[in-house]
Amino acid sequence: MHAYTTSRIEAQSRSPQPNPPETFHPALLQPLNFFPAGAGIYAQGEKAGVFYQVEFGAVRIYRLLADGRRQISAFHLAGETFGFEGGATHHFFAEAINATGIRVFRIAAGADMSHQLLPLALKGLTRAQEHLLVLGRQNAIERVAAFLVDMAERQGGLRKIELPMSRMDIGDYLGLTIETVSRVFTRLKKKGVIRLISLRSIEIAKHDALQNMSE
Amino acid sequence: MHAYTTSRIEAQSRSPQPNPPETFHPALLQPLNFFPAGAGIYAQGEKAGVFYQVEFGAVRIYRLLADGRRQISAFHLAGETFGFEGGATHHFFAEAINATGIRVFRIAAGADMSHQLLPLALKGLTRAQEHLLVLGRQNAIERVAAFLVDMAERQGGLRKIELPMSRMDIGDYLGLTIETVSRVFTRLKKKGVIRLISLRSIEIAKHDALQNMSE
DNA sequence: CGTGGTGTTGATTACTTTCAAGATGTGTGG
DNA sequence: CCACACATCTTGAAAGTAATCAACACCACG
Repeated sequence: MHAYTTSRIEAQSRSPQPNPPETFHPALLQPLNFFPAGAGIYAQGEKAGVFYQVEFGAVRIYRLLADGRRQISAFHLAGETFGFEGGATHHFFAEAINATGIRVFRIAAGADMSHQLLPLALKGLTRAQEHLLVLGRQNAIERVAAFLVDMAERQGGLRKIELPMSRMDIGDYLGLTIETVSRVFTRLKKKGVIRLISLRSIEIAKHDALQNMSE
Repeated sequence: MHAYTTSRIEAQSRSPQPNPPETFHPALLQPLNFFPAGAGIYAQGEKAGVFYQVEFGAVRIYRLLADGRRQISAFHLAGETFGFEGGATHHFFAEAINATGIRVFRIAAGADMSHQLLPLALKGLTRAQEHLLVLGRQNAIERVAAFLVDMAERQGGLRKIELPMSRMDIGDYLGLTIETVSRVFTRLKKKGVIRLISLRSIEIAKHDALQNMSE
């Protein structure tokens, strides 16, 4: 991973937030932490015990196989919460994809936070199970379509969506290689389903078609 | 699905239970419900609000795509808990794989059960994320190896394991076809890694080899 | 002892990966 | 501000893996 790099997409914090972020008890509020592109937030095996909320930017959560194969289990955009896994140590790596601001919430040892944590756990569970269906039973074009529909929804359902992550990240999220991701983008473009405004900015021309592909 | 059929594997309830089942407040205890092989426990869209514990037998949890492709997100064996998804309605189907006894726990509207439910949600989340890595980044033999290692662990780590489910179920769990599952079993058998005692009963001859394959 | 369902094996096809080269884009330094 | 350099992305050709199609074997049950 390279050192401090100005993110190419710093518009993330300004993008619409369809699902207003959860708010937590002010007493728990911690100062905003800044992570440059590629910076690690926590690593597998590290002590857990806090959870995080993305203020701006984007985060990837992943695991590695012994030979280096990587599976990204989730991306987290502005307003979203992550990092609580239940155990004493983390089972995943979390990294800032680009310049990212993150608020940290401590999980007080004695305090009962089940009420706050249960919805977070359940949202994560639902997301993971949705993702399982995609990885287990959908082909390359369906996977990319599902990904784009999801990203569009999380950015307010607008036609134009920003992809804060690289093709490599998308591939590792969808269980595909970067080449396959690239080829599918090209196919969708040729079909007139999407337009590639720039590498990381996509316009959805035929939302229905995309939606149908992803089902 | 076929009607009432005596399960071929009714030994499930007698198999060792390495992880003793959670116990819940007796006031919540409900009578034991019996489901014959293939019987539905709940369906997508149905009202939720209870959770379930397998007493004996086995359960599959799955979703369907519009064209009938099926992804099994989890199997639940004796002692394990399932069915709590957080929402008002179920997003999955749950079916008994063979003759199965299930205890139902009501989630009282007012009562605060976050303490009980959070560990369940987190266990499900961990399982799902483990599964994501398998589906996203492992090939057929690695997937089957991971599945067998998991089943062995959940049955007490013994050499001999019972597979309560069909090849079709295993395929739909691992994102493979039945033919591929069958071929991988044959390959593992020829390598001397496993022995097929019967269709649904397997002996692990080289546990280390299997473990290594699954990583 | 047949019959239907389940599982195995073989041949072929289809899709994705791998390997390779070239194009595009971004950041740097002149 | 432009030119260069490195990283990222795209495209092409070949190879590999799993899916599909098809036939047969096995098993449980009536």
